[in-house]
Amino acid sequence: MAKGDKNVEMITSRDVDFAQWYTDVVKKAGLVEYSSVKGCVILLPYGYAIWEMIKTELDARFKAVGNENVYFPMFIPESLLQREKDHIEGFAPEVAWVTHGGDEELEERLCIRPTSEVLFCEYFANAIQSHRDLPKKFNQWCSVVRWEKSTRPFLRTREFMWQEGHTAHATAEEADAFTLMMLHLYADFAENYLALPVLRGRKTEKEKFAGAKETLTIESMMHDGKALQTATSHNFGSDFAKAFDITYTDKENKLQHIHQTSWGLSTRLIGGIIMAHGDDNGLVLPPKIAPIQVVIIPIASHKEGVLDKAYELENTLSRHFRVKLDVSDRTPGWKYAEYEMKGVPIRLEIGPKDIEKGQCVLVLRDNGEKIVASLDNLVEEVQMRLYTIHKAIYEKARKNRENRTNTAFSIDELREKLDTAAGFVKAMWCGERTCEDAVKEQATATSRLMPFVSENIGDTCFVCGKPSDTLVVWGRAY
RNA sequence: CUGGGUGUAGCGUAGCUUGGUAGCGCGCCAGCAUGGGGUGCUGGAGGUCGGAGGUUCAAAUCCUCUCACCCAGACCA
Repeated sequence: MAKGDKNVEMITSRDVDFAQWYTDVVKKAGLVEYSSVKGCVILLPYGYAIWEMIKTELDARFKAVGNENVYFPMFIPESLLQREKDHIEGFAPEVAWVTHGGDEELEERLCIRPTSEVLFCEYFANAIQSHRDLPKKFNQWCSVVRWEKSTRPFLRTREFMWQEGHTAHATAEEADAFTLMMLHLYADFAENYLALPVLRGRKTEKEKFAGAKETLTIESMMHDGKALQTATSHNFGSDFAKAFDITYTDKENKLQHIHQTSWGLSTRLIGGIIMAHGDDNGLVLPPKIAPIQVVIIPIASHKEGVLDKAYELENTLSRHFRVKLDVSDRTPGWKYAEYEMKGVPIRLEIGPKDIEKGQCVLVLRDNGEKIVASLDNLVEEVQMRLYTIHKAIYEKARKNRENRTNTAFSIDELREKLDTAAGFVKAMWCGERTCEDAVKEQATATSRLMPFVSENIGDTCFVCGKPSDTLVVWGRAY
């Protein structure tokens, strides 16, 4: 490699220090900038563009299953937040409070929403009277605040952007089905759009959302073997409905509590994309969400005909892909490194020699492969390459997960597996909280999920030895 | 919140022990050449050393206080 001997700022290798690598990539790819507000970052154009790509696709998918967008206030009165006991206990420690408006002290302090369940509940209590008012399927795109002690861009910031869906249903069956459907919607999005393989399953009692009857989750594995919760879908049953007195009159004229769900996905997912697909040259973006899918680099652009050809290619390709033509006076080498850092899936080089031969050079971001492509069927070629890149990076991430997934039959074994190989460890669990706590204490691991698709690896709890038929995937998480 | 560390130009840093008024690399600006993996040469601009106070003829350097950030824990999407 020619690079390295120059005075070039390089990113830290993933294998040397994964955390540092992550920070380097996030900054050098131009995704975020730190601000003077502790724990909060500035989302720069390129980082925000990725979020917009995610948002646009998800929003369409939400609407396709009947959800409608709304916007609720960012402040929640303290008394309202306290209506559901488990909920407030779960969130109280990390809530930010507003105590003054101007120079006036507020009679009741307001929290800045850490999540909006209680506001939606209050609204539902008023708006829902009859079975004819159901279901209600709301979603909002907003930011929320959780006062974390330590922060990292995308993975944990005090303010972060997300979407939160809140739905109200007449029956438990309908709410159950909707919770599951939204989880599968997220999973499909992650796998087919972000090339991020996920495990689907349920959270344990200990790990579920504060106030939920059941939390469904998709979990993915990062390059370093750590787990990242990618999205969650909660089933509230009627617990919030009871606390907020949300009732409707059914067809038999009987008063019933509604059944609710909520589901969310945040900008944290961008951190997941970075850590799952990125390499030592920077980001590797899944083609479907890459703000730039093809970057065109003219070579020797002062030479006769080069720029004309480059503009012509930009024109043609723009009809089908998101394309950027870089005509700046940076050298080609600089541009190569720059767009690799930014994770652009395909680089197209066009120079005098190519034009003579009626061809161009395509370079694939995921494996560095160089392809000499004819200009005659370029659109088809690019289309095909984008598709294969998606498949390749999905497969790579899936293999990493397979290679780092083990089974364990004792806490010691689980700890050893995590210490050496990192990753996921499957083990049977009796369902007791004390056993789960023991794992956390002795192996610093948490239960990630109880997969929908179980496997028969034993019939006794790996901690206490009691009979068990529950398989749990354990890991260390971001 | 507990333990450790660091603050000097946009970024990375030297200088601090033995006080004398700041040096280098990257980046930035201009020009010329170059252009298929961070291109070369020439010429420029940019800091008063996190903040406050103190000692001194004199403080980036010594003393006191303070703020911020980073790393490892605990807490978390």
